[in-house]
Amino acid sequence: MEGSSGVRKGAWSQFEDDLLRDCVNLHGEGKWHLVPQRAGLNRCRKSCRLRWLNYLKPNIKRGDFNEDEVDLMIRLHKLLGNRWSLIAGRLPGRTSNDVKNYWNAYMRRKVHSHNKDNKIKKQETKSTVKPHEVIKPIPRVLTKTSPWLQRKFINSPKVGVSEEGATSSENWWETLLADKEDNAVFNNNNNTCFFGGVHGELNLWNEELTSIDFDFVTQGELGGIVNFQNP
DNA sequence: AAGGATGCCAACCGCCTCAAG
DNA sequence: CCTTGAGGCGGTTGGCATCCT
Repeated sequence: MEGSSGVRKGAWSQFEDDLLRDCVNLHGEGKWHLVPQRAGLNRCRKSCRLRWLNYLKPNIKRGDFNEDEVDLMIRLHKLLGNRWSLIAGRLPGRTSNDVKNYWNAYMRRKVHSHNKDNKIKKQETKSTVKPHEVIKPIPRVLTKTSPWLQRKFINSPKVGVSEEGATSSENWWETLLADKEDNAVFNNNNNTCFFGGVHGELNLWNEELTSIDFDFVTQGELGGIVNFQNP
C-alpha cells in the first residue's frame, strides 16, 4: 500500500515498528523529518511520529479507562473542550488519540442512552435538556500591576503547590472545578472572567489553572499576553 | 448460519503555529 | 517583513471485530 508520493500507508508491520523503535531509542525523539531516512522506513515523518506517540512509546497504558480516569477526563473536557493533547497530558500513559477515541465512543454511548431515556421521558413529561456547556479558556488582559501577576508563583514554573500549600501536584485534580462556579465572576462585555480569592485578591481559576501545566498557560491559552518568564 | 449494523481503534488529512533563513 | 519547513493538533476515515436480527 503506497501513496501517490511513494511512501507506504496503512497499518504498520512488526518489522516497521522494530525499525522505528530502534531508531528513536538510538537518536531520541524529535527531528521526525530525519526518522524515515535514519530508520530505513518508507513512511512519512508524520506517520512515524504518530506511530511512536500513539503506540510504540514506552509507558503507554492500554486497555479500558478506569473510573478515576473517566471522571478526570470529563472534568478536564468541561474545562478545556476538545483539547485532547492537554487532557491526555493529565492522564498518565494515555495518548491524545486514546482520549479522543474514548470520548467519541463515550459521547456516542451517552447520546444513544440519552435518546433512549428521552423516548421514555417524553412519554412521561416534557423535559428541558440543557446542552453540554464547554468552558473554554478565555483570553484576558492583565496589567503589570495586576495583583495576580504579583503573586509568588509567577517565578515558579510548576505551580501545583500554592502559597498556602492547599493544592499539591498529587491531588490537584481532586479540587478541579470544585469551587469555580462559586467564585466565578464573568464579564460578558469584554470576555474576561475573574475569580475572587479568600482575601479578595484575584485568584483567576486558582484551583484549576495553577494546577494545569504552566506551559499550557504560557502557550497563549489565556490570550498569550501574560509572560511568565523572568526578564 | 449469514449478513447487515454498530463499535472501536489505528491511521490519515488538513490546518495552524512557530522558528529559522 | 516574507517564505518555508517542521512539529503538533483536532477532525475524520477505513477496516477489522463483535453484536444483533
